[in-house]
Amino acid sequence: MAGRRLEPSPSTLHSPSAHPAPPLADFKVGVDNTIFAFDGDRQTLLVLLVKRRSDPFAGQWSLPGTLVRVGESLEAAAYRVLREKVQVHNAYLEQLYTFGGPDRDPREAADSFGIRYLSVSYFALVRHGDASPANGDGHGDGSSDGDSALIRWHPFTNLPPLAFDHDRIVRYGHQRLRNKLEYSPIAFDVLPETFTLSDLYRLYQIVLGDQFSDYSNFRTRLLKLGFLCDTGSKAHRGAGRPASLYRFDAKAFEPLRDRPLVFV
Amino acid sequence: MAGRRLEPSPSTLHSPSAHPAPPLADFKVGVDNTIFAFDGDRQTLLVLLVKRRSDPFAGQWSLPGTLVRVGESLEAAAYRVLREKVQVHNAYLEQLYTFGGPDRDPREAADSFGIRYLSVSYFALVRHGDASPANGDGHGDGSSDGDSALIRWHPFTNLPPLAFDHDRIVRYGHQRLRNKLEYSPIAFDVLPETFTLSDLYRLYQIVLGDQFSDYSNFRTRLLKLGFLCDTGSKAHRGAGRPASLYRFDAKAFEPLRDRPLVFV
DNA sequence: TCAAAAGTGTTACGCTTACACCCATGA
DNA sequence: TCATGGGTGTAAGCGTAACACTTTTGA
Repeated sequence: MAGRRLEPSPSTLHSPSAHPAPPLADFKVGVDNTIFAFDGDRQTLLVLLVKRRSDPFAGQWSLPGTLVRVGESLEAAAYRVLREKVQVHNAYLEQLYTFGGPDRDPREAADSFGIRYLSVSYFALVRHGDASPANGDGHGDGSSDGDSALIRWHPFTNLPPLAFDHDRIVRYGHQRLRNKLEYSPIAFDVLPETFTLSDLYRLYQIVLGDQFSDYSNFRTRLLKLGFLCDTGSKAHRGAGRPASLYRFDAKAFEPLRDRPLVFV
Repeated sequence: MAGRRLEPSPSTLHSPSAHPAPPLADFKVGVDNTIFAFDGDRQTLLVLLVKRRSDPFAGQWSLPGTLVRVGESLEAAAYRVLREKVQVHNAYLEQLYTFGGPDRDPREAADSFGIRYLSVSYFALVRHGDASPANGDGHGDGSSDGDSALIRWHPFTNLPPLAFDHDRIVRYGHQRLRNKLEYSPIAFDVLPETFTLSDLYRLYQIVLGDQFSDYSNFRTRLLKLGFLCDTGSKAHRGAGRPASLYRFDAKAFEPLRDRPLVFV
């Protein structure tokens, strides 16, 4: 996962193999998506899960995924999953990591049918408002847990045990989310089109934890950066002074792209 | 490569396919390593390349790679390449990215023999002193370009055209090198065990460019961080005051792990 | 009129920047 | 003794952290 400085077992280190090399492995390639959303009202980070029906790990929750088809690119497969599982019109997608496959240690679980499964995982962000699970009730609060509810948002802090090595993938995805949040504007792919500064702040708090700068400092720094434009309208939410609604200005952000900009 | 906010073509967006889904693709999985080293004497960043003998792109340079065998994990395959191509005892290795395969766009280059090739690329760092190409003359200066010289170090600034989509992989690897250099101690995986502060500075200069802090400021910041310990011995290199030799102290670095530490 | 939430201001401190300058060696 | 490269010091200034304070709303 992370880089390693380890060496493989010394026994195999310098053996100029006299015996013929083992045959090449045959693969099916799967794509598994870690899809995050943020529920601003309940202030929860959500992950999309699918309840498996078919054989391996049937009845257990897993990441939405698929096997790559003939003529289909990896990314296309990832988008296909996204379309099939959540009815979403706008999404951020990037490749996460490639895992050896469902059989974690290929030497132990000898290829059952002569093929191995490889999982190329993708990391996706969608807006909770725009994205509803294709077969669920759209809220994933677990209140109506009928048999038809196969696709659901789950709060990241309370995930069920997952099939395959999907726990690992989700953890890795969350790590990516944390990292990217600090120096790229992905927050605006999870927040609604227009949002208040405290919405933004709370998102950061929830994902990055409470080791955080003051709200007022956060506020001033972000406004000074200049890529948040005030829409003029206000958000009235119960008691308290109404908050200004902002919009992310991609044009104004351009000059700051891939520069050490830190939101912390 | 980087994340995308694009949507796939709208024509395929909401089609609840009435026709049966295409069959699953069969894959062979390859591992391609971008192996970097740093020649301190000549002050050059090096990439290990292999001259291909066999059919696709024969005679052209490519990244050292292999196909994954039965019972072999991805990482094990990457290590195998490392062992086979460079005689190295210590290396940093991490996964880079997974590319769709030699046929960039699978829809155009229809599967020639019913199988597709997937390339999981790895990023590796070795010490130039400890690592010599398994069949080259060990220096890769291109002076003795005989037929036996199949594995060679090439200066990053002057790479030949590469087979497959390996140019892309190398560029991506270089990007990773730049990023990691800024906030992780990978410099010490490329430098020799003991090094001078100007060695370190020059490495940063070469990889990150000249948009750089002063040497003296770089120096003070790094020493203040406290994970470089003075070995006591000096490096005498021609004229000029001899430089202190330092060693990276992994123990002392621990508390700084994955924190916003910036070397810039 | 009070609590809740948004927004403003202020001050101290630390780190970066941009230099100028001193030290040790080989030729 | 001079050129070369290594190493030290310092003063200005910017950015951040911590916290106090004001404003605007709903109840």
